[in-house]
Amino acid sequence: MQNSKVLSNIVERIKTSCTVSNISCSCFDHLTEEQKELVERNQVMVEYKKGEVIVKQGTFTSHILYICEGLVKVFYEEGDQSLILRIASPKSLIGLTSLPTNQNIFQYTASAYVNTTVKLIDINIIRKLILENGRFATAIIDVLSEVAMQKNGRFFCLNHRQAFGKLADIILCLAGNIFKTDKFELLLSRKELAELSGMSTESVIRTLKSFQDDGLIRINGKTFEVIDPEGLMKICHLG
Amino acid sequence: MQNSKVLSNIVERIKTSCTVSNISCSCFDHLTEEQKELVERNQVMVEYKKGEVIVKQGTFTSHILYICEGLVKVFYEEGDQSLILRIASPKSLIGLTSLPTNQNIFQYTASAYVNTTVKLIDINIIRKLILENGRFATAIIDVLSEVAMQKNGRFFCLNHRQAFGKLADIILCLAGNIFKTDKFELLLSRKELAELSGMSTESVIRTLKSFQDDGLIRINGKTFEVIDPEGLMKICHLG
DNA sequence: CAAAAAACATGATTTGCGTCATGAGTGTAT
DNA sequence: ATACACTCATGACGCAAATCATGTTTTTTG
Repeated sequence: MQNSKVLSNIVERIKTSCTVSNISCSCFDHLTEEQKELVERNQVMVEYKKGEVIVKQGTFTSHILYICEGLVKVFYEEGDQSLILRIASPKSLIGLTSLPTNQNIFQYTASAYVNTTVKLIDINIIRKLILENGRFATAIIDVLSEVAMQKNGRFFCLNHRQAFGKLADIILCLAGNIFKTDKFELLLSRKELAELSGMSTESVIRTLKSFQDDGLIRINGKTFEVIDPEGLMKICHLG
Repeated sequence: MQNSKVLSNIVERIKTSCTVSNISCSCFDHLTEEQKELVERNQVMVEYKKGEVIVKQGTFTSHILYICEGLVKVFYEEGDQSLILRIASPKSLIGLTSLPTNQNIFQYTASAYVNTTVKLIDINIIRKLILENGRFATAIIDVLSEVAMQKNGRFFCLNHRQAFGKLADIILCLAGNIFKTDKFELLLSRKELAELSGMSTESVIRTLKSFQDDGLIRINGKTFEVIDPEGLMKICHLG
């Protein structure tokens, strides 16, 4: 109960912070039986093991990914630098940005954090459905819009906050949006947190340490626990 | 001819840099006569003077904006900080991110850089058209996708490059995407360049100065001239 | 199970860039 | 014409955070 109270605080307030979010899509609900069947016939279910690359930046986008289970890291790479664009959880779609027909190459890499099940759906089927089914199209537009807005917020956050603020935001988002609990096992390495926040690995470690010293969070190996969400919130807005 | 050679270089290579882009929309071409008329009947043409606010962050999104003429700055504000999200030029749509029906508030402010003519189109009409006309919906999705991708690139750029790289990118983008010439009158103040690049005004000034000293650009008051696009390109990728 | 490779951690050092202070030039409102 | 405000500009200073260096722990793998 203590637990769930903290959680409810997190979930309730999370809308103000923004680095990582969970945007799910119910677009398939709007299909007719016939259309659902069409999708069925043109999709493949694939399981990926932890760490495996699902799609690689630079390859052709023949399919859209729908995450059934697991957790996926979507990131942009250039040289030895990389930036995590989003963390996609079940019911998320990946590859929507390749819907324009002149955009047939993946602009990012997606890899599985944990064992992940993905539906691969022929992109041309999706295009066809958008043409045919207005409600489906609307649902797709909704997802794209939300992603865009979320990105704006994250953009601002990463540009105007400093280390403390960024990390506080990320921790709150992970707790509230991705894991939906205040105590969770973090699958991301410090290096990945760095790629997510646009800071160096060392800075991430140091900042986490100081959060711990200040009693804001508790870290035990991979297990993170948010102790003082209000405090993190404050840091996030002022830092 | 010297001029146009430099320009063609810029336009050709610009795809690799990314901070500012010009994403136009031809979605209305796909409407039936009837639908076009519907739009006509539910739109208003408004002229804004240089500097005027077109929509204010936090207000209700009853309309989508279509820019007919001019140049618009779209930015996010929080406290005294602000971040320019994009510079919208003619044929751009603003407000698409508010299409989800649960998203009825503008998440950004838009103001006119120069005298600007805007069509205000009832957002419910747009929603209706998306439902009814698949090709229209597809066009909207194309715009949203392109915006999203462009944002990813910019995101990466602003996070991983440093001052030199960021500004070099912005200058190339302004020349190649917005003004489409290597010599243009820059309507943005240094402060606005700062908001666009996520750096301080002073740093912008200093960096511009050093570009000038290195013979990469020439600045005369508000007039910018790109002299060595290749050089800027190089800085942009290595800086 | 040992060896190798990541990940985690901490301290020292450097530096990019933001902040502050100050002033000149330009536009605008009274 | 004067005053005020804003932009442009430059120098000095300080600090946050990246980088470098090194060591420990954990995980991977052969």
